[in-house]
Amino acid sequence: MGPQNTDRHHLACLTMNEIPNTSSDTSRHFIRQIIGDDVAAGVPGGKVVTRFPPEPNGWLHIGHAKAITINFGMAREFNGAFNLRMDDTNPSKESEDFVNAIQRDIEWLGCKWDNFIYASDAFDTMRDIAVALIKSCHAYVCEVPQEEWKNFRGVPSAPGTESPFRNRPVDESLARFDAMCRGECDEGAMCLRAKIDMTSPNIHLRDPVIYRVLHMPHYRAGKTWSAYPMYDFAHPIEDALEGITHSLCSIEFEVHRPLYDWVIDRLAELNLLIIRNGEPVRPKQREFARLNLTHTVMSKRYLLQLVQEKKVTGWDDPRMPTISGFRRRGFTPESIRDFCERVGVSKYKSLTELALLDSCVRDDLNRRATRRMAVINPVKVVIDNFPADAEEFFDAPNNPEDPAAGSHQVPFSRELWIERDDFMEVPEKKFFRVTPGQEVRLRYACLFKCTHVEKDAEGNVAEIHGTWDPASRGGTSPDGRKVKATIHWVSVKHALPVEVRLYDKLFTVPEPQADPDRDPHDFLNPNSLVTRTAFAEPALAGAAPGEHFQFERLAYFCVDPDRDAEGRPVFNRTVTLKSST
RNA sequence: UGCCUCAUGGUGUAACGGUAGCACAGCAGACUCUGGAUCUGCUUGUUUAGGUUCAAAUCCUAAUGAGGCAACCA
Repeated sequence: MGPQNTDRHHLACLTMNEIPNTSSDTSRHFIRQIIGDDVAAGVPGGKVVTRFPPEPNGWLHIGHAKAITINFGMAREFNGAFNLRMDDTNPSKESEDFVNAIQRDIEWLGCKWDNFIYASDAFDTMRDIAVALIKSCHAYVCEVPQEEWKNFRGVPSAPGTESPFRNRPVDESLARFDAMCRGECDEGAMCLRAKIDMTSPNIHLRDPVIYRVLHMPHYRAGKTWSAYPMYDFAHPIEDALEGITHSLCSIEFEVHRPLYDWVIDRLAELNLLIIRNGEPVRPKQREFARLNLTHTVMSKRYLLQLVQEKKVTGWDDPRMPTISGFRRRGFTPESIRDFCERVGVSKYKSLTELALLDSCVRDDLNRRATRRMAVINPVKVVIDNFPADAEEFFDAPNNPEDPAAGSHQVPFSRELWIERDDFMEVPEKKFFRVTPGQEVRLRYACLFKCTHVEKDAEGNVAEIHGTWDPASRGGTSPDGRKVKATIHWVSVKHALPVEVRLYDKLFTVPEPQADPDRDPHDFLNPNSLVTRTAFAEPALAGAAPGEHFQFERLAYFCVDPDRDAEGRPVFNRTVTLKSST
């Protein structure tokens, strides 16, 4: 107990005095601990190597971002290496387009890989290993038809039965495996199985298929192969070949781990583990829980359905939880990485609130987004004591959080647009904005007092009339009087009409998939996209695609790649500002 | 129901046998030329039942609840 307390104290001192701000705010999650312990105990060559192994058959989503940042983050934290590997062992849905999209998204996230690898480049090696396994009686070609195998496999609660081909002569298996690879047999007619244990309570160990026949060209390997390795066989080989020390994956692979280790054991017997500084590198698979987000569906299948049914405009629709969707919506790589860090890593099947992601982007954009004024739901203000032809220019800081960002000029004139919400003819309690007789500040410009309104035939407010105090130019009055509200505005004659796309949650309920009997379609938010024309200050005319702005008092916006018919920028609402009303 | 895994405020996550902390959300207040930001304070938690121990969120047993596994997908 004594020594322990001493250690504790020592550690506390270390934390406070010697470890700078690097890891003090990151949690000691179990993966970090496992790798830390392994490094302390001695990893071959002292080098941690991780990998992210997507199958190039679709777009990456925010759930993948979690896996990427964990694998990338651990490699970086332990001064190791991070590989990006295309796990392309099933040609049916893979393509080079997906490879490119995946690379682009990961690059954008800022997770640089040290090596880029195609699993398919190792098809020869995998075949050789399969042959070696047949020769050592660890694998056999099974001709039990695919549909019949379930009778041999058994059920989880009862053992299976051995295949009649299990102990066939090695030469027979060798010949048939060769035929499989060369396309001389039908799909489903035979397969290569690992010979493990048909009585195992773990189904994955009941002679799993390691090669199956697929008469399908591979997007890279062409027609070279007619048999392809299964994930459970290929993955540990890929990891071993690359010298991966820690193979970090999501929780559903937990039950596969004994099989993963079985393959690694075979590779060790065959002396195929790579040697680093004299030691074989034996990869270790560890599993963490997937990311689940409220008001979101993450499954690739369902996202595909949304695209196909045109519920969204594409995989990069700003409402999609894809990385490309978030990018177009205006999320920054930093905000997504921060989110992944804040979500943490555990084995618990959690459901993270979308509000956390919102908080992460706001936090980042608050620091970096250029401030501009724009009015989305306009009503006209007429300043009766301001000359009709006059105009003034007021100086407005580009970002109050960053003085180095400088300032710009905003034109002001007799007629202005303000938000309809900022006016109430009959104010409710605590309404400090525009209402007859109440003075407010027009941001950066002056103090203004509403005197009366004009209404249209239906009784709607058509124009708000009032007066300004010329002595308050710039926003403050020499007499130092205070106003309780400051509102944004845009000069009518200088206004730039722009398209704004107001995005909101795709689903109206926190768990669209909670009820298996209900289609998530039932919960699609009909208002997830509202398009409007806003009046923006002219400085926004030159906004470039991808640029981030805060429309003051409203929300953060990002310039879309699209332009409107007039060639003017289109703004996507990333996230609203927090509002306490 | 066989095997594996998990369980800490509303949400997510720390605490590694010795003071249950952080973030998000929520609620107050201060400040403010954004009802933003910032600052301060507050509310809310160890699934249950036994056991080990001077001491249990932590170790053991059981219960309960949740997730995963029975593709020739990954």
